[in-house]
Order: sequence, then C-alpha cells, then structure tokens
Amino acid sequence: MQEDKKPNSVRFSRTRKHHANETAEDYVEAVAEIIDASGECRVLDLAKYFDVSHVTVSRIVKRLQGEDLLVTRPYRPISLTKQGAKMAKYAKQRHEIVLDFLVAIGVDAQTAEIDSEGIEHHVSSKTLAAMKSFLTK
Amino acid sequence: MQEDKKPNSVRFSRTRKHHANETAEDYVEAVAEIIDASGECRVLDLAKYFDVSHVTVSRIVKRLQGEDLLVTRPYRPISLTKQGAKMAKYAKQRHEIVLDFLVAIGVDAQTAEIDSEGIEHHVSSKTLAAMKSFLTK
DNA sequence: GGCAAATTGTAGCAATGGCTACGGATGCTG
DNA sequence: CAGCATCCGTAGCCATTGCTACAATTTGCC
Ligand SMILES: [Mn+2]
Ligand SMILES: [Mn+2]
Ligand SMILES: [Mn+2]
Ligand SMILES: [Mn+2]
Repeated sequence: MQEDKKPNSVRFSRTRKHHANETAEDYVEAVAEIIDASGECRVLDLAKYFDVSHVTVSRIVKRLQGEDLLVTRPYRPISLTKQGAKMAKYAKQRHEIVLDFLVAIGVDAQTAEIDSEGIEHHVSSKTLAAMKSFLTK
Repeated sequence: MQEDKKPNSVRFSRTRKHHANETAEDYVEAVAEIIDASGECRVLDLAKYFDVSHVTVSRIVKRLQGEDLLVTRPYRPISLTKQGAKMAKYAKQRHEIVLDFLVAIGVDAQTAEIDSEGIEHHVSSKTLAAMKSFLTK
C-alpha cells in the first residue's frame, strides 16, 4: 500500500531518505579507510576522523551494529560486516567519481573535496553514470 | 581563537554546516514560490509542498522567524523578510543551475529534479561557477 | 449571527546526532 | 605487577525534525 504523494513532494521525501543514510555511508567508508591505513579502527580514530566527540561515535557505532553494517565489542576494535564492506566499497567508488568529476569541470581540489563530501550522498546511480561517462570522454 | 582542525576533518564540519542551513533554504525558496504562484503562503501550503505534517511546518516556521528569514502571526499567512527573500533568490538560482547542469550532462529530467534537491545545498559558489561556465559553453 | 469545516497551534512522544562530566576497562611501563 | 594514562561506555543535557492527538482560531455558508 503506497501512500500516493503529490509528484512535487516526492523529491523531498527522497532527499530525507538520502540524509538518513548519510551517516552510515560516511562511517563505513571511514572504517574501511582507517583499517586499510592503520590495520584497525577504534572509536577514537573515528572521533578524530570526523572531528566529533568519542561519545557521538560510540552511539552511532552501536546503531550501525544494530543495522548489521559493522561489528564491535566493548573496548574492542571495529570491523565491517559483509554488508558494511559492500556499502563502503560502493560509497568509496561513488565518492571518488564525484570528486574526480568536480575537478574535471574545473573546481579546485580543496573545494571539490569539501563539496563532494556532501554531494555524494545525493547522487543517484543514474547521475553517477552520467558523471562516469563524462569522465571517460 | 580557532580550534585548529586536522585538515581532513574540515570537510565533515563543512557538510554539517550545510545541512544545518538546508531546511532554511528549502523553506524560504518554497515560500517565495508559493506566494508567486498563489498570492499567499499558509502553513498547510508548505505541509503539502514538503509532504510533512502541518505541525512540523509550524515549528520550523517559528524557528525561521526567530532567525529573521520570514514573518508571520498566529493563523496568518507567511511572508519573507528582506533577508529571507535574498536567501530565496540565491537558493532558487543555485537550484536551477544545478538542475540544468545535471540535465546538461545527460541525466533525465525526473532524476535530475530529485538529485538536485539534495545536491544544491552542498554546492559552493566555486562549484556553482564551474557549473555555470559549463552551461554557457 | 451562528454553526461547521478548515486551518493552525500546543502537548507530548520518538529518533538522530551534537555535547560535557564522570566512571570503568585496557594496556603500557617503570 | 602495580599504577597511571589512554580509551571507551554511560548518564544526562540540548537542538532538530518527524509524528498523533487534541485544542483553539478563523472562515465560509446558511
Ligand atoms: Mn564519503
Ligand atoms: Mn559524505
Ligand atoms: Mn533542497
Ligand atoms: Mn545533504
């Protein structure tokens, strides 16, 4: 049973859904990156990575464990589940394409890094495909 | 006294700031559009526009009034302040450029409408300039 | 004018993501 | 191996944005 929305408002609901996923996407991507760089990922690594308190990280990690994206035990390192690793891989690829794309249209690297961090979460597979095809042309 | 951040984490703080502004930008843009289309903007108009309850709109309108972006009185229509109108004008222009840009790189109109609704808030003036210059080429 | 419908406000709940303060666990090091 | 520093969890606060249920106001119509 779908509540039928007025066509205009659909895009806002969609954007709200994107935002709900944002934290998860950034976190699994960060966990993958930190493990790749240093061998393991701890709560404090993520706190420094995002520049938030360890408390914020701790709570979010707990939530994401409940969503089967990562695994940890008290006072222990954090690792990704299969599902989390899959999301991280996709998020990383998408992030890189968005970043490269912005640079390709003439945005300076530093600005592209900042903007891509927010833009990535709103780029659908269709828009991603368009960016990809632009890059290979 | 600036807390000096690790350069990497800057982009996340920036993205969090963009998100804090998102609601304001969407709301003033919607108020301008609704007034332009129908003469006045009521709480229920915004509720339908965003597909949220009138309660959510009512509270956000109150907050934005406190931020001097719009004006209203109980049970009365909503209008923009000078500052709100200025933000609405910028947001609308930016939104249109992002939308047109996505279409220009080959994204279908419907997808472009959805994606631009989220992307717009993360597009800095530099990235916007790059998109603009791409469109005029 | 008065009643009913439509509109808007209020009360109170939930989820999410910020924070500080404090307490418990881990682990390094003398 | 004991103690101390570091790391992490918990308690409890705030702000924001969702919601339902109910109360109040405005408006339209007879
Ligand atoms: Mn990312
Ligand atoms: Mn991101
Ligand atoms: Mn928007
Ligand atoms: Mn966003």
